[in-house]
Formats: sequence, C-alpha cells, structure tokens
Amino acid sequence: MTTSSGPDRHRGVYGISVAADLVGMGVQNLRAYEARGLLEPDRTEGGTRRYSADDLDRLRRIGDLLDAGLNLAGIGMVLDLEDENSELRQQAEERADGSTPD
DNA sequence: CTTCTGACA
DNA sequence: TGTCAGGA
Repeated sequence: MTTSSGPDRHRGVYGISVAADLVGMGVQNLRAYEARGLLEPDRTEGGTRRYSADDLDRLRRIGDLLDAGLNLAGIGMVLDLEDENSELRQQAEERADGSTPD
C-alpha cells in the first residue's frame, strides 16, 4: 500500500501555481474561475487553495469550453450539468446489475 | 500564498 | 467578456 494513501483522484495536493502551470493558465485565471463558481478547490488552514486531479481536469474543461465560444457563466452551467449527468449515470449503473446496454 | 484594482484585446 | 499586470 505504500504509506496507506487515500484516493488520489480528489484531495490532490497541487498548489495554485503548479495547477496553473499544469493547465497552462495564470494563477489569476484559476481564482477568476473559482470566483465565478466554476470549481471549488479544497482550502487549507492558511487559506491556500488545494487543487485535486479532478479539479485540474475541470480546469482543462473550462479552457475547452472557452475555446468553444462559451463564457464563464455558460461554462458553469455546463460543468454543473456534466457533474449531474455523471452522477445520474453512476446511479443508473448501480440499478442495472450487469446489464451493459452497450 | 491571498485579495483588489487597473488596463487591454 | 476574459486575460494579464501590478501593488498591498
């Protein structure tokens, strides 16, 4: 298990500067997205943002949606719908035990 | 690292 | 509208 680490998908430990570098954006952009409600990274005791791998993936989605011509307001709605759709699909998977409609 | 304000494409 | 830049 190597130091019994929890799930590494969420609660990742990425500082805002490293997260901004990974997504190729400025730190100010990441804060602007959070101000618009596009994502909500974890906050440490000192108030520093902690971006997880899931947050990094969401930041990349923001860049793609921005390139698609959407604005921060529209991106927030899309992200919210995508998150809801993912959850609905997961619940549907639990009900369909081994059906695999595909 | 945080937040705010200012200016630019 | 979104991004970049500076200063506190």
